[in-house]
This record gives sequence, C-alpha cells and structure tokens, in this order.
Amino acid sequence: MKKNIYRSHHCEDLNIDSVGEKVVISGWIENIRDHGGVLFLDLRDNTDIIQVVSNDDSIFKGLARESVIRVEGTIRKRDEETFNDKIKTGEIELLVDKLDILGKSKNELPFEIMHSKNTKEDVRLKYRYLDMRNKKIKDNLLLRAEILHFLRDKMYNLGFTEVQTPILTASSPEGARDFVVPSRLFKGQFYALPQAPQIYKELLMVGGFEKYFQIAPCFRDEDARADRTLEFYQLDMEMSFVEEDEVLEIGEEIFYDTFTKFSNKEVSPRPFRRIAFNDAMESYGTDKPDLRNPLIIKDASYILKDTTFGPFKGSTIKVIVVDGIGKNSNSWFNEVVDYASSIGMPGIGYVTLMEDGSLKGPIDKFLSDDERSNLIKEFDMKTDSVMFFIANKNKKIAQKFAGQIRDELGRKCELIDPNKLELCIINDFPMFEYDDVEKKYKFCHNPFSLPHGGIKDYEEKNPDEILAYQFDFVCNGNEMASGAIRNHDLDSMAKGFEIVGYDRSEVEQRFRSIFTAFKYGCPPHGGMAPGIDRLIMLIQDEPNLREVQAFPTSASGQDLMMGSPSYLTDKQLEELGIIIKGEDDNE
RNA sequence: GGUUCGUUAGUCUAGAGGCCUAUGACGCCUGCCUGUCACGCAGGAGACCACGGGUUCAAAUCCCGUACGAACCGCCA
Repeated sequence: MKKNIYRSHHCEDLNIDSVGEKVVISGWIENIRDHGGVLFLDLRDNTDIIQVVSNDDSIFKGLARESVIRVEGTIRKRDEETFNDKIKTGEIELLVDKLDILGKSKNELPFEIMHSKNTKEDVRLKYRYLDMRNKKIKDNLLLRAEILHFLRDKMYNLGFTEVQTPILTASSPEGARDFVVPSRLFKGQFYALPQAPQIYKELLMVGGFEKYFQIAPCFRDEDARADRTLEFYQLDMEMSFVEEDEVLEIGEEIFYDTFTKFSNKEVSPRPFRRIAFNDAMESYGTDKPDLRNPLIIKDASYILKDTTFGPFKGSTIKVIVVDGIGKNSNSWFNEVVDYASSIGMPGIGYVTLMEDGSLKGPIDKFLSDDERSNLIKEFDMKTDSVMFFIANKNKKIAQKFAGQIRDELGRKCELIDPNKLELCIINDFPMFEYDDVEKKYKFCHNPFSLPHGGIKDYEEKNPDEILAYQFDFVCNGNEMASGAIRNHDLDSMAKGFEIVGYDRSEVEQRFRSIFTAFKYGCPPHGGMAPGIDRLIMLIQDEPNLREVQAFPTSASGQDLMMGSPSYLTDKQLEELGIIIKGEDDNE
C-alpha cells in the first residue's frame, strides 16, 4: 500500500514481526475499554482490527465509538498471558503516542453494529452505511463483488462480449409494469426503465455479436417480495446459431461452477435434471419445485372416479403420501388443516394406514373397500403412512394447492436438507396459458420464444398444445434463470401475438425495432438470464434479497435513507409538463 | 386490492384488565479500577407503551379505525 499521512500500514500488514516499528493507522473505533490507568481501544480498518493501548487517559478523552481516528505509535508484543487468539493481531498491540479524531461519531448509535441483524429492518436500512460496518453485511457485499468478478471472467473466457444497453428505453406492452421517466424535450412522452434488455440483446444478434453478455440492471414496478425487489441484476446473455442444449450447458456451467466455488453445500451434479413443465406441475404442483423435498404428488382421480364423497365428485384428486407420521398428534394434523384453509383450500382430507391394514381418518368413511385397497396399493402406503387428499374441480388449482401442501409438509416434517443446492431445469413450457378469468390466452412466459414446431405449430395445433423452447433454471424452489431459443421468424411471432389478442399491425408498431430488424437477416438465437441477487442470497443463506444488495429499498419500495420516492418541485413538474392529479395527499 | 403477524427508552425485549409510578439486557452519562478484548464495579438519565376512538369503576393489555413495518396472496411476459 502507498504510505500517506493517514497510514503507514493496514491492520492486516501488522504481525509479530512488526514489533518495534513506528506506525500510523487510521480507521474506526470499534470499542473502548477504560481500566483506569490503562485504556484500550479496538481500531478497525478495511482489512482487520488491532488493539490500541495507552496509559495516558487524556489521549482517549472524548472519544466515541465508531469515530474515525488516526493513531501514531509503536507496535509492541503483548505479554503472553494477554494474547487474544480471536483476532489475527492478537499477539501485538499499538502503544499510542498521538491520536487525532478525523471524523467524530455521535455518542449514541441508532443500533449496535455488532448486533445489527437483530434490529428492525427499516432502522437498519435508514442507516445502511452503519449496517455495512457489520462484518456479516460487508462480507455479503464483498462476496457479491467476487462473484461478479468471477462471472465476468467466466463469460469472457467462454468467448462472450460485454455490451452495455440503454437504461432509458421504450415501454413495452407485455409483462411487468414499467418504471417510467418523463421526457422534458418531448412533453407527454415517457422513457421506461428496462425490465430486462430482451429486445436489445436480440438486436445485438442481428448486429452480428454472436455471444453477448451483460451484468444488467432490471427494473419492474411490481410489489416486492423477500425474493423480488424493484431493481435487481441479471447476468444477461444471448448466443446466435445455437440449439437449446448449448444454452442449457452454458447455464449449467455457470450455476455449477459458481455454487461449488462459493458455497460449501452439496451441489447437484451436471447435467441437471430436466423436467418438462407439465410433469413438474403434475408431480410438484409448481414450475419451481424444491427437489430437496422428497415428497411427490400423485394423481388419484382415476381410483376415485366413482366416489360418493361430495367434494371429490368430478374433481381432480391429488394425493401426497408421507411415511411414518401416522402417530402424530391431532393438533399436528389440525395445523395442516389450518394451513390448508389459510391458503384458501376448502378443506384437506387425510387417512392413516393402521397396523391392521385399515385406514383411519376423516375421509375413510367415504371410501369403498376397492378404493381403499387400490389407494394403499397404488401409492405404496406402509403402516403409519398418511395420505393427504387435495381435490378441486379445476385441475390447475388442484395442482397448485397440492404444490403448496407439498411444500408445507416438507417443512413441517423437516424433510428438507439445508446443506444441499438441488438444481433442475424446467423446460418445454407451453407457449400459452388460458386465463379462466379474462377468458383469453396469455403468454405462459416469454412471447419471443420459438415454438417446437415453428410456424407450423400455429397452423396445426391448439394453442394449449404448443410447447416452446423455453426453460427455467430452478434451485431449492427458487427460479434462478429464465431463457429460451427465440423465434426469429416474424410471421410466426405475429401469429403468437395474434393468439393473445394483438393484431399484426399493432404488434409491428409496438415491437417496431424487432419487426424491422428481423427483416435484414436475423440469425437463429437463444439465451438466458441468471439472477445475480438470488444466486448470492442462496449462497449466503440469507432470508431475503435485501441482505445482499448495497442500498436496498424497503419491501414497500421506499429508500428510507435517501427518502425516495419523493415529490418534485413545482418548477420541475412545470418543465416536464406534468400535472399531479388525484386525491392523494401531497405533503 | 386482500390475508396474517407486528409497533413498549437509541436498540432489543418483558408484559395476557387492578401487582405498571412499565421489566431486563445492550448502549449513553458520572465515578472507581494498570491488562482488558462482549472488561468489571457503583450510581444516573432516558418510554405521555405508534396514533385516534370505544368498552370498563379501571386499558400497554380487550374492541374498532388509521398510519407504519414484515411475510404471504393477487401481481411479477
């Protein structure tokens, strides 16, 4: 390091060999211990911590913890019985000659930095710069930097070219709500912040960049969650002249290498399991299954097709068998029933297989002898196995509820191994999904995906049957990346949009860039975008994304430190030609 | 938009209708202490219990509303 008036060394440079050296160190006061006659303080810099000692209490007068100070003094060896093996510099200390306060801190801090994780999150976020002094938070950000570096190196090594795309772009009609930015020069018009650089990266393919990547900020104006923030980063990439497997292999390499390098957990071996979307919905009730959970959803509709039990009649009936829980208490089962009603299920039935081969439980009296024996045989029940029934007239709802029950049972029965990172790839997504409420088809995922049969699919198949080269990477129940082979045929793409209700001229207008560009020689292409924040969240075992972002907003989307969002001045509004309307309380 | 849980000194927290003039810990202030390192000891300050209304002889505690926070549902191609 370069010496200057603030430091001759960092803490990490000092060790038993430094004894006798005159040094200058600057940093923060982590703690002060006044013993009357001898005083200690722990000085923390960017690298480590060292004990500073003085016999002159006037030198330490008026010091407050977390102040920034500069100390001059001599490194000396501690007496052996006072070694501190908890810190690297525990065998030495700095005997201070001179101490200057460079940046005084208030005596009372908003929270104890050592224990900031126990403090309410809104207080932590308001004083994020103090929270960052906590090693745990700092380590998250340092690891984030290392991972970004690693990913960037990897992409360069794989032959990708980094290209930056605009932040001020055009609003897109499909997908999430856009964050918008008013244009001053074109009053009444707005830029939008990108939800993802989707269009740009496809245009780069048209432009001849065969392998593009970018660590791209993405913005979505939707309600946040623990694993969803308003802005986040994706490792966005796209490749020309590739088939789906090549994109998947790149994704596998990225996830496998990053997880094995930065996590001690057991990572799924490559290649990751491929699960078709429809199979995932059948067996796990979700398109992002947690494969650490061994429970599998089975369909019992065919066994119970003649059932006399009202709620089961004419319904899709899903079952989940959990072994060895038959002797659990009534209250345990009541908790499962309560959970079911909390997610909106009308009820949940269950039966236990008893030692004498009979079934016991609220549903049993509605089962015929044949149904009973078929259920036991087909779903391989053992003594003390419990079978849960999830029934709904609507198959999709039955699947979804079964998925939630599967998750809950996995948690409740502690079937989930926290030391594993279980990855899989969900592929063969349907191109469309029928919306029962709006009575129309919607894109199931990405409208720019290529149907398996190309344009022929649109001519020959029912929209429900069309599958796309569209895939997700999933880890421990989290969607980690989304990708696809894109449709580079304009007629076919227009057909797709037609099915969801846009006519061709409207689509050409909305996606003018793509529709024009693809007329000038577009290579077949595909790509994906792993979410960086979620990757780090999983590696660090954090409960939410905010813990791995430097300056996150609160869950409600406010930056409590900066005070954003905030009102504009009348002058600003005037310049932008914006009038604020509505009953909302302005200040 | 909805559901659930929450809001008590700077921070964390106890509290379940009268034991509350509100508990404990950390922090802060004063004093003592020459070897601590989550130092110790003694003393002190600091809370109209989020806000508004109601029930009751009596409310931090029960009820209603509002605000704010978190998780979840909707939403997130």
